Amino acid sequence: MDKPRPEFAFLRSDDFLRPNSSVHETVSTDQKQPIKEMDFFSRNNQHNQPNEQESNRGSSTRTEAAAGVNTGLDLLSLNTGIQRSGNDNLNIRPKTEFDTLQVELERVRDENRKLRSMLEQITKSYGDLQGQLLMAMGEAARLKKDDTTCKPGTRQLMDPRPSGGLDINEASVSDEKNQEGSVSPANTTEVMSNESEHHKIPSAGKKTCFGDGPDQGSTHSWGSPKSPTVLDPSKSEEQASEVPFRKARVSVRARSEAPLISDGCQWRKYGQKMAKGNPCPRAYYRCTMAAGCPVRKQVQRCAEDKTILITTYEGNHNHPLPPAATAMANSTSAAAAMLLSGSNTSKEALVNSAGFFHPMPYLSTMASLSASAPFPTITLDLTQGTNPMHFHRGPPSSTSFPSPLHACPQLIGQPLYAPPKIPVLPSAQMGHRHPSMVETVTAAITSDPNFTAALAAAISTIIGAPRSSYGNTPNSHGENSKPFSGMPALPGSPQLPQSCTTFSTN
DNA sequence: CGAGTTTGACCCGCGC
DNA sequence: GCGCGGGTCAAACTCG
Repeated sequence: MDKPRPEFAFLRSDDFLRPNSSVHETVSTDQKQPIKEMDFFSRNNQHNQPNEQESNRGSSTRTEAAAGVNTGLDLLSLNTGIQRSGNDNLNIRPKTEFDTLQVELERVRDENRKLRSMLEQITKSYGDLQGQLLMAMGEAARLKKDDTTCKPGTRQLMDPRPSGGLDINEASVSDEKNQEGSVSPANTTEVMSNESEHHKIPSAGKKTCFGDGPDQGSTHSWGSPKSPTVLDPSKSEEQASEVPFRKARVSVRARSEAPLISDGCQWRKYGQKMAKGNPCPRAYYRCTMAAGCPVRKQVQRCAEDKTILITTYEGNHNHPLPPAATAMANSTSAAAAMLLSGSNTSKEALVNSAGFFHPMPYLSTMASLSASAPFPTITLDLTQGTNPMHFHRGPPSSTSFPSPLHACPQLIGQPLYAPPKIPVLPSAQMGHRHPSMVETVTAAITSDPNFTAALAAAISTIIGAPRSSYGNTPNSHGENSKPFSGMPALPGSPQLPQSCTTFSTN
C-alpha cells in the first residue's frame, strides 16, 4: 500500500495546508537539490520563517524516507530556537543533542503521518466528489431531458442516503457536508427508517409523487434503470446530494453446492421467479436483521454450472452488521462506489476506473464491470483464477451474472494469499502464484460452506484494506474479534452506512 | 402463534 | 398498444 508517493504526497499536502507560494518555491527547491546539513544551516539562517521550517521539515523527512538517512530534520530543530544554545554545544554534549534530535525526529514523523493521512483523505474526498459530480451532472442532464418529473412509476433507484455509493465508507468532511440537510452521520438509522417507511407504503403510495423529499418509489428500487426525479427545484441541490447515484449492484459468484450459507445476515425470501434462459429459479431475499432494512439480494444458480451460485446485492444496511457480513459489505460498498463513480462514463472508463481510480487493486483481477446493464453492476468472481483476461472489456450479457462461466475450477481469489498490504501486482503476475494453494482452498470451499463466507470476508478485507485508514476499517481479520473496530455496533452511532453486500451462497 | 416460505397476481419498464 | 420479462406484493401455507 505504501506506493511511491512521498514526494507527491508532501507537495500536495503542503499545497493544501499552506497555499503560500513561498512554500511551493521552497519545496521545489528542496526537491532539486540534495539536502545537506550545511544547506539547512544556511537556509535556516537566511529565512527563518515558520512556513519555511515546515516545508524544510517536510522535505527533510522526504529525503530521510527515501534514502534512509537522517538528514537535516534534527538540524532544523537546532535552529528553531529550541536548542539555540545547544547548537553551540553540539560537540560538547552530543548525547543530549542526540536525544533532542530523536525527539524532534519523532515529532516530525508524527507530522509526516498526519500529513499523509490528510493527503489521503483529501485525495479520497476528491475522488468521491468527482464521482458525485459526474453523477449529479448526469442526473441533471437526464432531468432536463425527460422533464417528466412526477410520472407515475418513476422509481427511486438509489438509496436516498448520500451514502448510496461513493461515500459509503467514508467520513470525509466533504461527505459530511453532502449529508447535511439530509443525513447526518449520526442519524443514518433514522434516515433509513424514513426510507423503510417509504418501503412500507402500499401500492397507493407507489404512484404518488412525493414532493417533500426524496421519493423512494420504494418498492421498486431494484433494477430500475431510471434515475430518481427531483421535483422541487428549490431542493434540487439538497436532493442532488441525497440521491445522485444510480443504484449499483454487486454480484458475487461463488462456487458452492451448499444450499445455504450463513453470511451473518438474516434474509427473508419474498419471491421467486423463473428467469429466462436459466432453468434455475431466481430467489429474492430481503434483509430482516432490522425493520425496514432496504437491502435485498437475488440468488440464482448459474445456468451453465449449477455449482456456481450467483448472489447479487443491492442497497445499504441500516443496521450494524456482524463482522463476517461487515467485511464483505465494506468491500462491496467500495466496489459499488467504484462502479458508481464511473457510471456516467463510458464502459471503457468504467473499466479503467477499476484499475486506478479506486484504490482496490485486487478488483481488477476479480471483478468485472457491467455498464450495459440498466444498472451498474460489478461482479466479484470467486469461482475462477486470477486470469488476467477475466476482466471483461467486452459487453457482458444482459445482466452481469448469467455471463459465461469461466469454469476453471482452479482457483478462488488468489488475492487471498497476497499480503494485505503488498503493492499492486500486475494481474498476470498474480495469476501465477501458488497453484497448489489454490487447489487446496478450492477444495476447502467446496467442502465447507461456512468457509465460503469466511473466505468472502477475508477477500473483502483485503480488497477493502486501502480504506482502513478512513475509519471504517475492514481490518478485522478475526471475524469473531469482539471489539469490532470498524463497525460500531450502536444503531444510532455515527456509523457509516454499510453496503448491502454480504456474502451468501444459499 | 409467529416467523419464514411459497406462489399467483400485479406493476412497471422496455422493445417491437 | 401490446406482449414480455423482471421485480414485488400479499395471501395462503408450512414449520418450529
